[in-house]
Amino acid sequence: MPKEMDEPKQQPGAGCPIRGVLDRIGDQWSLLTLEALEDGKKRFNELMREIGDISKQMLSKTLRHLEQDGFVRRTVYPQVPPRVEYELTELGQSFLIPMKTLIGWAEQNQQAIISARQRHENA
Amino acid sequence: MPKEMDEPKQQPGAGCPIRGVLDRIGDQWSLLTLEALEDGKKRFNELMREIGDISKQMLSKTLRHLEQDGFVRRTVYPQVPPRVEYELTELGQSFLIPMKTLIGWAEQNQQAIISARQRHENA
DNA sequence: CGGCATCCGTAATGATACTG
DNA sequence: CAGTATCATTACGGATGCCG
Repeated sequence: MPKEMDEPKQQPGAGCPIRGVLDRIGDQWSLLTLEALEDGKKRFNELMREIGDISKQMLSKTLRHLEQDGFVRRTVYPQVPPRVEYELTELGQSFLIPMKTLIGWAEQNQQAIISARQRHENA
Repeated sequence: MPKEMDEPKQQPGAGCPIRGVLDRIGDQWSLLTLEALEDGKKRFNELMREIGDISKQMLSKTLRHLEQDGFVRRTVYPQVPPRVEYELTELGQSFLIPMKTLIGWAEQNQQAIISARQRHENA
């Protein structure tokens, strides 16, 4: 990794826990994955199907990130056909709260956003 | 562009206003920019300085996106040294609410996340 | 079944120069 | 000051194949 220690500046990295968190949940799939895990344990391919248009690689990578950050717990069952289950940790579940707030806002305001976008398209 | 019309599936795109919104606010700079605009009108270079490590191009692009989505209003003063100011719209301000919730959570839990990350690094 | 490794095209991004 | 245009570099994302 090229940079892991960073920003000699204060504004960006120091006062902003947002960055560290955002970088993880801000990507294309983390939120969707967390949402998919909302209602309990899921297996890898279950998550694949549920999310629908995520690739193995991305799901894998996303899950590893989430696991690494303590949002998700990974359980491997030492069986012949491997069985791996993912579930939210306490941290992961607590994150659902602010996430819900965000989603709620998105639901309420998506129309306004779509309208604004169209206004600009035709402008 | 290869795909602009998409998802024959329902889960991902249909029931999820999250996607549309996330794609915009989920990027590296949108949240930071909105936060920088929280306390009122700002000029382009002011935002540059405040955010710190964003490039002209990225700030420009981010602002255009936010403007396009109706989060930000851009005002150009027809003066000799150009003066352009950015400010949050109603929509943009209303978005601060869920955003605050998210930031608050991030602040409270960043330590747990950092710990989890380190635990994995050394594992 | 789970998921890492590889290949490859696309898109994001930083740096810099240039314009009004 | 406020950007846009261009270029080079990298990161991302999907598809596929292989292995435990």
